[in-house]
Amino acid sequence: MDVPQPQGAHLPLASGPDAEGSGRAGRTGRAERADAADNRRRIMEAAARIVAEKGPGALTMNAVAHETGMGVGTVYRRFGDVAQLLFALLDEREKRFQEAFMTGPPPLGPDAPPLERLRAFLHALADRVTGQLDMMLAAETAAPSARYSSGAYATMHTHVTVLVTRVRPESDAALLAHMLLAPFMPSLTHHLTRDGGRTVDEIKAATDDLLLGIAHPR
Amino acid sequence: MDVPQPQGAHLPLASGPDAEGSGRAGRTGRAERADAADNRRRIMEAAARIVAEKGPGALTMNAVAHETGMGVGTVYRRFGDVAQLLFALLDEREKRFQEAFMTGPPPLGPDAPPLERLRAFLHALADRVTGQLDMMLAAETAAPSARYSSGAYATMHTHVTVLVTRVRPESDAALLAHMLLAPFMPSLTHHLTRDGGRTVDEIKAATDDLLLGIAHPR
DNA sequence: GCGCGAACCGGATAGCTTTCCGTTACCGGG
DNA sequence: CCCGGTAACGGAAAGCTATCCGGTTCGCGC
Repeated sequence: MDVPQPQGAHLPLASGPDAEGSGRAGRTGRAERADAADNRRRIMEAAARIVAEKGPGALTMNAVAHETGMGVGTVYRRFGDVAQLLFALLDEREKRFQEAFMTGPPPLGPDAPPLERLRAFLHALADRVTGQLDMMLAAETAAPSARYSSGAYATMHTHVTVLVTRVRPESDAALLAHMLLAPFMPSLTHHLTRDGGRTVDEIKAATDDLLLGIAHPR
Repeated sequence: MDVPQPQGAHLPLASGPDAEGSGRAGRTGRAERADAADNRRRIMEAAARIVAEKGPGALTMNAVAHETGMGVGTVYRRFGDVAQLLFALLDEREKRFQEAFMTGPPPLGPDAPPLERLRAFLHALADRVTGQLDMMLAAETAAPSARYSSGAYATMHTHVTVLVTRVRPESDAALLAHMLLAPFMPSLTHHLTRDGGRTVDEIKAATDDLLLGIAHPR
């Protein structure tokens, strides 16, 4: 069956010569072959080019295959579908964001009280989603459920879970974390900002209201 | 251009011989022609049959066309895409739910304090989503953004907005309403219940935690 | 009844997705 | 250096989506 492995270095946050971070087959195989890794890179480049030139809507597996000169099957072998390709592209741009909230300065990073960090994180998330809205929307449109199996989501969820646990140890933090992330789905953000004429600041304000429940002691 | 009009009688909640409720072109046209209305009905019937027999995944425009003996173009003329067809099917099953929270007995219906109603509504929503998960997931997969332009969502959003306004008049109730509905997206519910092994009761409990912020006076 | 324009029907078409499998290219061990 | 097993490549094929447009049908107004 041979499930494709999009590969996005996430939690490790390694920043070496990048020689690593791409190309293992989970725990169950050996390293990705050199030509395969090369194709993966060429595919991502082509995909980024297409997105930059014609927008995320023009990103099709066919177009990528044509752009790289490969066969369609090859593209599908590396990335199972358009959604995975888009998530891989997003993952690359996500690294800076992850560093910010995992190791950066307060209020986003460590050295700040949990509740404040949580608030800062959600505000930053609001900015990030509106900033990358087109690509995120395309990714969600291609496969809504893929969101939850992406490395980026896992990282954010873990982060929020930890913070919620600190603030309200008695709650079901993992579940609450999902619910706090849900309002930032690309489709809703799109609806609010593009159709509904809402601003990011309004969204942040409403987020604060939502946080009151977690914030309040009793 | 002639945008298709899925037609789901929503707010009116009319329950007459059902002779009405299907078939106008918004405010800008005249009634749907008899043969067209007839085709709409036949399409919905065929769609319902396909879903019942082979699951929502098997619902394609092609399949419906074949099942009804119509051309594909006709199906597309009535319902712009699979998502609209699915939403139309869902709308039919939604009526009972709408009656429950709009005119039914407490705690869901009127005659209950707003906060209690809000809580009851979200709990009922959790049940409803898990109950119809397959179809809702299919609809979301077909077009994630369609959710927000569906009549069912509009109704729910209005309802929640009203309740939130009663509880916290100074807040941006409309925005908060969106955020309170977001955790019940089919894709998240699917992730939680099917992949995450969560139960509806756990989800309800977490919902209560989320509501604390709205609930609390200060 | 009747005529006419709008609305509708249906199938052909183009492009995309995803699978499948024969062929080809890598690469670790001998 | 060569060899064999394995992974990867590539393109054909099947099915779906969505659009388009010539021919047909409805139903309003007379």
